[in-house]
Amino acid sequence: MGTPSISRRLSEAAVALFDENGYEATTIDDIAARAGVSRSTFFRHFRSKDDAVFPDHDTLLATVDARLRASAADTAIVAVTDAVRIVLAHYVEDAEVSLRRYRLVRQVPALRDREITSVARYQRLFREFIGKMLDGSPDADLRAELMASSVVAAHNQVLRGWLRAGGTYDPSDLLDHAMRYVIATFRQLEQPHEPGSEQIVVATFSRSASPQAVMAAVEKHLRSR
Amino acid sequence: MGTPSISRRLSEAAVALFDENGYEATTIDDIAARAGVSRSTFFRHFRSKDDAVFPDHDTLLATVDARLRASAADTAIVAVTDAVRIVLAHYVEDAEVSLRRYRLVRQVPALRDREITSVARYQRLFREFIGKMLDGSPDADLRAELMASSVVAAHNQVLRGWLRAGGTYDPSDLLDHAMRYVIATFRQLEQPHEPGSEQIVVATFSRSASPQAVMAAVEKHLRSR
DNA sequence: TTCAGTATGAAACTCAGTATCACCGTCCAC
DNA sequence: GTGGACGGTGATACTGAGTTTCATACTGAA
Repeated sequence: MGTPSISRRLSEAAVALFDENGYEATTIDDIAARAGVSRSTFFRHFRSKDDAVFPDHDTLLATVDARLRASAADTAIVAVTDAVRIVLAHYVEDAEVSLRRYRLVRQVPALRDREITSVARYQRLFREFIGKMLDGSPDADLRAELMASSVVAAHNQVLRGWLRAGGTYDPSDLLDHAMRYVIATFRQLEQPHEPGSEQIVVATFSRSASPQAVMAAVEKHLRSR
Repeated sequence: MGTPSISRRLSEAAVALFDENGYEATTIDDIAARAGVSRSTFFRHFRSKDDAVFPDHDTLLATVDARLRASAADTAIVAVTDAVRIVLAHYVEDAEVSLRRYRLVRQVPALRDREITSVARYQRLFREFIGKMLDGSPDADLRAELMASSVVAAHNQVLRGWLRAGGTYDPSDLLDHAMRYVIATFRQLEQPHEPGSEQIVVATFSRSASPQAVMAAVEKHLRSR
């Protein structure tokens, strides 16, 4: 039907009023009135005032969780970097709503805090997932924590850049780049196929370094080990 | 004097009542009554109910900020990994209070959310500090975000382990280990002396790899670039 | 003493969030 | 049909956090 659900009507009314009059200045009575329902009904659809701004957060987290469980990736970090794409895609899908929400969240401390705790839920999900896959290997907890926080941080960096730019481009390439970055960073910290071995970085070079310099550095390393 | 400050009395009264009767079940009137002051006075010393559980958070953040500004480290990641020791040290200093608070925070969702947003403040501080030092280099924002989140994550992992174990050991060695881990991970991502160049990882190897295998991989890379 | 500044208490208010009850529609069983 | 179970809604009252305002007491300085 053309009639949107009550949850949607309430959420839209809330965001509209927050935009017009500010977050603190609008009461739940105002929201309910604009949506054409009673205050009771608001609290049947949302646990709290700020819930109305993030109506689909729980389902999104569940979707990411499901994707993670269904993943066939052979390393934890690849599974997680893959699953996190869902989140960015969800923001890009209805950019209009995302941008409105972003402007709101930036201004209202209560909403900012709420978003931070939401992000922490993802990080926890990732940490537990990676922790299970790394279980038994040395420093498993530490590495799981680092990988999870890095994936979340990289995602947020890309998302924030896209939001700040007004959602004017497709950020998926940037996310790919960031996730490759993360995977490269942590490749040495995850060894799924040879659990007993330790991988190390031999050397780093600038792109403009001559092949001779690279070979010399590598030879030096090989002699010294 | 032997008389503790009102803030301290209020904070202790709050934590004690939260322990005895639960967080939601104790009102601010209860806290004020036990501290021997009025409700008004409570709100003059704390912005909110949960503020009483984290009375020294603002000063601690300021201390870390000051240490960061005064740092003479030559790379951002070293400066931050050094500054974050202050936080762990602060927890260890009065382990009794830290453990009480930890047990409380674990049980009360409102306090957990509050702590998460507190941690985010450190991460933001670190991110901005690193971002300034990396400014101009490629992927500066992304790397700043990753480094900041990793330092915070590593610190939290060590702290959480210590708290879960009941504060029975000195965690500073573990923090050193974790921070060395982080520094090693990000060494390749920070080049303080050649801000214009881009460093890349040529390849990674296990320690048992033969020198021939390493040289072959490096030659292959050099041919392909 | 007087004045200013500061810490406190008292009281009233707004509003988020909870709990309870009554109402109304639909669907199903008999 | 009648009755009842049930899910969604509205109305009402309540608790308690947080704000605001005013009055009061105490301090030290001129």
